[in-house]
Amino acid sequence: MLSILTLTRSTQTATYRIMSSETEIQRKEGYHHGDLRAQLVEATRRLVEEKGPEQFSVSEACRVAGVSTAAPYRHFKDKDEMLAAVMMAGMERKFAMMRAAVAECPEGELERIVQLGRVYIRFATTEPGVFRLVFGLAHDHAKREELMEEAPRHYALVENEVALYLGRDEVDEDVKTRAFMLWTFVHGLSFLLIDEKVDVIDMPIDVEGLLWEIARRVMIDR
Amino acid sequence: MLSILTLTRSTQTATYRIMSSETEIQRKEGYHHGDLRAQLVEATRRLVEEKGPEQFSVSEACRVAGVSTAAPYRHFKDKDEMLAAVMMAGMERKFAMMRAAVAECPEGELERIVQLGRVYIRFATTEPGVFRLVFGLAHDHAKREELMEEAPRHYALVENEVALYLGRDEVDEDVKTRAFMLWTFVHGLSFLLIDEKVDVIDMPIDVEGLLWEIARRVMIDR
DNA sequence: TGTACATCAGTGAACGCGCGTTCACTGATGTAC
DNA sequence: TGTACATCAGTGAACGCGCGTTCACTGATGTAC
Repeated sequence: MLSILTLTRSTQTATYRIMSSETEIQRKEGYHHGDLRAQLVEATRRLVEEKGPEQFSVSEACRVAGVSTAAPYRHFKDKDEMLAAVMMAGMERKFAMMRAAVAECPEGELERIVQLGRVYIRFATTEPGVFRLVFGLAHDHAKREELMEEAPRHYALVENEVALYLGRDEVDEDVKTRAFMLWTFVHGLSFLLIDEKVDVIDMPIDVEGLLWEIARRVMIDR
Repeated sequence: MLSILTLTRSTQTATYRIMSSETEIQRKEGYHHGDLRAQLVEATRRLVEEKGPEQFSVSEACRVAGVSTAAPYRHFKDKDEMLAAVMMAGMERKFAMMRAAVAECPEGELERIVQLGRVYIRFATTEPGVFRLVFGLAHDHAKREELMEEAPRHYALVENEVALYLGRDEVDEDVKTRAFMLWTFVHGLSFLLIDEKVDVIDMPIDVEGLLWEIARRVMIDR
């Protein structure tokens, strides 16, 4: 039944079906399909990955979801709200990864800090589009309150691990500085990797080795 | 005489004159004004700073320079070539800064390395638009040969300073790794600063202090 | 020094395009009785 | 259980916009004699 519907679609939308490589987006079959909001978010996420946040367009998301260009405005105020939904979902994904990563190692071990670095790099390299959206230039769509509240939770988790490793019972200036150095490092490494900058220098990048190297150098007492 | 010409311009282009805050762009006065290429490059640079590389448009550069939208195509193949010209000029500016910065300190001192970090951060924060163009995602306009040849020269300068500080007479694996850590750090710090990410965490950033802290931690023999 | 003419570096209008958003509409669904 | 009707969630056409690029053109300049 779905295949029959597909055959009757226009060539253009059919093309997008073929191109979409990941989760199949359930196209709508009548007026009410009940889950359009979720499908538009997924279409947005996918397009942000495929073409980058700057190239994302509402029209294309509609083509992917198989609805008219006016349909999204029943569920979102505007384009920015669609992107914000993708950002929020991405941040929640990352936060869950951080929690799980930390839980894998005993409290107070250096590997816990390395684990948080791994998550950052993994998030950046496995979904660079969403990573750019979240950690790139703050556009208007990034000014939404819910997003501004989420970010500090991630960072607090890092500071907490640093304090734990150093055996401090509070997040003092030293802890803050070290946490910030760690963030700066994984942030820079992430962008160098996804922006194809490492290709410029003639050197294979051992991400795993670098994460340990930096963790040690930042956490050591000079 | 220039003011008379200005008065006869359309309101739209006149607006741009007022908005442009830096170097005055000499507008053309007749068919041949002899320096349009340079003026278009300057207009491109300025717009990249004002609105960001992604928002730059050929049309707007023409408005700023006061020429028709077809004019640039006498001097550039396409839009990308205009951006590439701005990138190249930016890289040359940065390279000159690096050379000068290093020359300020005696050979083998740690401050030489700190100086190179300062230049990176200064380049990023004083001209974030061009910085993004050069160090952001490699678009097609970044694939130009001249640009690909310029980048390694910058990086070689860093590697050279690291080797010099460590007293090595060649750039070995250890030197390469340390240089890369330094790059990663200043790269990350640059983007955190210009992308307004540091606002998220409740912490004043002491860039100067961080540069020294990182230089010490990376250059120290653990 | 004056003139003919080739070349250079602009003009201005037009092109096709895809965009974000709005509009009046309509078919499907849920609810009250 | 059947019907009337309000509400919901879509449609499809249209809007105005700015974009990159091309085109035939034209005015200004440089050169040869």
